[in-house]
Amino acid sequence: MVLGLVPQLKLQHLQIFLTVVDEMNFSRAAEQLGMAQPPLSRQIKRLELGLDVQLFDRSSSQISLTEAGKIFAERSRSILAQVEQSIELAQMVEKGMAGQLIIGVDSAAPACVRAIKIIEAYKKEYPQVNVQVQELSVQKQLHALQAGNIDIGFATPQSVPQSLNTQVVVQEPLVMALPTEHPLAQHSKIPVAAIANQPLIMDSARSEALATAIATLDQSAQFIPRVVQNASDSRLMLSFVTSNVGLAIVPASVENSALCHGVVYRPLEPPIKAVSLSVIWRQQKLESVMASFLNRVAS
Amino acid sequence: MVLGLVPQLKLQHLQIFLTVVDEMNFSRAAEQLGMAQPPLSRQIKRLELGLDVQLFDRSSSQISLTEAGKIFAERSRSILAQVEQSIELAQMVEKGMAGQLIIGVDSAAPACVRAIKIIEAYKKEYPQVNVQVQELSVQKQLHALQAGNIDIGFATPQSVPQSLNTQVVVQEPLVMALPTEHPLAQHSKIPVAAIANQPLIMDSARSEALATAIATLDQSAQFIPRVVQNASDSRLMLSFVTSNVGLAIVPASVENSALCHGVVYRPLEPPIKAVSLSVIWRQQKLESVMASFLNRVAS
DNA sequence: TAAAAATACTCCATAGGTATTTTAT
DNA sequence: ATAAAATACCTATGGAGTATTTTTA
Repeated sequence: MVLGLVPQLKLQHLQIFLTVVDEMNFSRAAEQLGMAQPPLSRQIKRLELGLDVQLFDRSSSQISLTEAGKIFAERSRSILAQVEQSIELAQMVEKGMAGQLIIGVDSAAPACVRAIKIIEAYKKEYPQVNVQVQELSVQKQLHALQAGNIDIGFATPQSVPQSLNTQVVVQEPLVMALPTEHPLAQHSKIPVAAIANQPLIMDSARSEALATAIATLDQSAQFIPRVVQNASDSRLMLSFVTSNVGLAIVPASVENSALCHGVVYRPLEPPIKAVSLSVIWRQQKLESVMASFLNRVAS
Repeated sequence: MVLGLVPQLKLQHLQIFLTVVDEMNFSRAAEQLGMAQPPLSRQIKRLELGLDVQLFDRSSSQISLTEAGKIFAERSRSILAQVEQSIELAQMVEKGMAGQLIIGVDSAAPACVRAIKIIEAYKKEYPQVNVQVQELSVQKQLHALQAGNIDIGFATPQSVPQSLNTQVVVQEPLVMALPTEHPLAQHSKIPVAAIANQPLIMDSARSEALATAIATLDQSAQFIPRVVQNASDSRLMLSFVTSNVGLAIVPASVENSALCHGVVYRPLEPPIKAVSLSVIWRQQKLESVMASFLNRVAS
């Protein structure tokens, strides 16, 4: 058994063999493969030598497959198909068209519906990627990302560790939600100066953004929001507003997603933008699926 | 995508690739494979070029697999294993150590237990052969053989068609089974001449064999057995004997397999041998499993 | 005799080896 | 500075082609 010859076998040998099996004629098979008959004969012989198996019965004028040849033809077809599949798969993985992607989404993030839309669009474009979505709070996302348990996170982080990278996905102006009968509701726009003494309802991420934004606008102002109620769920915040607990500062999109009777929305003057959704990922090597995903996020 | 390079890939390329994956070091892999490092590097590059896939990340001093490389390594291992399996299987089929064998056995044949023993011994020696046994009468076996529905038959045929081949497996002397109190039971051996006028119980295959055997012994004798009861099942025949219907002529092995009270066995004088089991197969090309089986039958 | 596979011989592509350069720690 | 991969160059094996012979129906 000259097993040393096996590694020398080319996939081409299997292809040639299968063509001969299909044609049952060396000359026609050679023609089909665009080669001359003698080299084909030699390759078949070489294959038989390498396997140490007689594949064809040449004793009659009409060649025929031996029993061993029959089963080897079957297996060869399967092997060639698998090789082709494997190459295609590897190519797809390289192009970020196949693989696995575990994504964390913070449902408390104001624009988290946007994240879902992005993910759905991605799944449609890259059906070969196994996308898994998990509901995770911002803090859990940051941990999971560093631990390698998720690949991508969607949230509104106040700050991210050095090892992580982040990019703003949705940024929108903040608006004030206030009771219809509130005096400030008279104005079509609320001057930021008017906020100072008002009891506010907002979440910590936005209150910080608001403070820095106002500080940037007017260096002289020493603005500290007077937050009477901390909340991140927008429906809850609006409940506080209708109960006259205070005024809520929310991203503009809340106006569309959470209508509430007895509450009106007024833009701030000047407008203050705040991040309402970011995408977060590991700083290190970008796997191709992640690259393709982040590419989609950017568009 | 230069797909034209794919068929040029040798199994060796996969082997080299996997060795590098195991070692994660080109030089060590080369040493392990008994080749120099530069050709190994070139083969890996050639593989990457052929697949149009980057398999290794060489940017750092410590090479690493790309995502595509990881899955291609997985698939390559499976492919190589399958190639080896397929070659082994083909070799076994060629040597008659693997394949399928459908065998018909006539349970009415006197020595059919011998057939079962042969089959069991064969199955033990060639466990990779899928042996299927069917109960079939002689006539059905002859048809099934010609139709290609079975590969081998075990029976006691009176004659076989030209297209079939047959070989005697068991041949044994015929003995007479007669009631203890029968006058002939006095003799330790029964002279064939004494048979002529006796009422006989036997099956057609043996009655013909008996007639020709006696004719061969003595050309002058015009012996026609006086068969009063035709039967092939030995227990049934012995029942007829105890009921004094007549005397049974049976193969000697019946004496061991079917003991019956009130019946004695006496050898014929001179002894007459008759075939009690033959193996039958198609005349044409001997498949290797059949060859290996028939080889066992002969021993 | 005709069709098909095997053999003989030539040429070139490609794999392997050695020596050397480049690169990254 | 060192270890490891890439490059350059040479040699030789092996694959492809053409011409020819052998074999079987």
